[in-house]
Amino acid sequence: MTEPAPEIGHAATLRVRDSCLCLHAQRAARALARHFDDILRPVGLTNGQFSLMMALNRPEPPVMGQVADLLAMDRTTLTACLKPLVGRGLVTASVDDRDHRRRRIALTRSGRQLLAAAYPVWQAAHDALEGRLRAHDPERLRDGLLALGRL
Amino acid sequence: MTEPAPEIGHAATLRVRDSCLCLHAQRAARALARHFDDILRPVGLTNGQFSLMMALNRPEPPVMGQVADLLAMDRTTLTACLKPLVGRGLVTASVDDRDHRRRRIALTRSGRQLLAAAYPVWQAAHDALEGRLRAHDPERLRDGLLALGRL
DNA sequence: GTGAGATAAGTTGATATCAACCTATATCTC
DNA sequence: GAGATATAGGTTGATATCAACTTATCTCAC
Repeated sequence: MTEPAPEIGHAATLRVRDSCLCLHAQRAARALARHFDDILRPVGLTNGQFSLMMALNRPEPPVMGQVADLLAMDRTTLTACLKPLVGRGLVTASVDDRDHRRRRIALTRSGRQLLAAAYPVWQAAHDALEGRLRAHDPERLRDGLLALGRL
Repeated sequence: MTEPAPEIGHAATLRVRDSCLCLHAQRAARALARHFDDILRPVGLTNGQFSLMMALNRPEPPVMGQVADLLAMDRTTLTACLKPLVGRGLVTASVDDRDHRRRRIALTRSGRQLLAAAYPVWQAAHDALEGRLRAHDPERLRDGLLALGRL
């Protein structure tokens, strides 16, 4: 009756490194974030700020919960991410008329203008990215990422 | 000669929301991080700490640059991530004998033991995850994520 | 062996991320 | 309508993330 070895071998390391979907997703997310941050830096937005502001660009300004769901982001993270955008006058958060618990998040005029400037920059970079990924079937990849985001 | 409209329509929003690989990758990364953080919480590690410590579990302790590359993580992020692990006595960082610019990052005995406890937990969760993703071809998904991480 | 350039890592400051806890408002039940 | 419950958000504290800048060390050319 020997106790199980209290340590694990290098083989386990290789298994995690090669197969862990979480690790691979974090890697991909970091690399893509850096890439789009670089692309969008001249415009003055990060990749996350761009996605967030895009989520706000709709006829009826969404409430926080909707946006957090759309971005698969914690509610409280959204609160924090809004702070710099509100500070720069790109976004406003105002209490909903019908339900005073809700906050309607809306782009300001200058937010919409900045987003309009960022959009073609994103478009060009994204087209280039898809081109480089042709061998990996971007459509399928998107589906897979979507499935992961639904967990 | 009209100026281009300074704002963009809702259609652009939908295009970004549906197609942006960066957004989809961030969504997936956040969801998976939360999931594995939950799974590993009883053990006392986050998903990132688990991956990081796994990367250290090898015959010759790696130097920081190697680990940062493996995780597709900024060098300075790695410095920050090591801090709590060193503080808990799970990891040590020591100057390399041959090249004094380098830091060898190694697991301590208790780090190896904690990792050994975390491994079967990860394994079970990862098997379950792959099962849920059968329809999305996890192998292919991993390849795609790997390609994204190489940008 | 000295100085120039390259390489490895740390520091600072800003933003992002989440859990745990808290407050305000709405809804439901009686 | 009063109290219980549910829902929407905010706050705090810890960790993660990176850019810009700095320090220490090494290597190479001479």
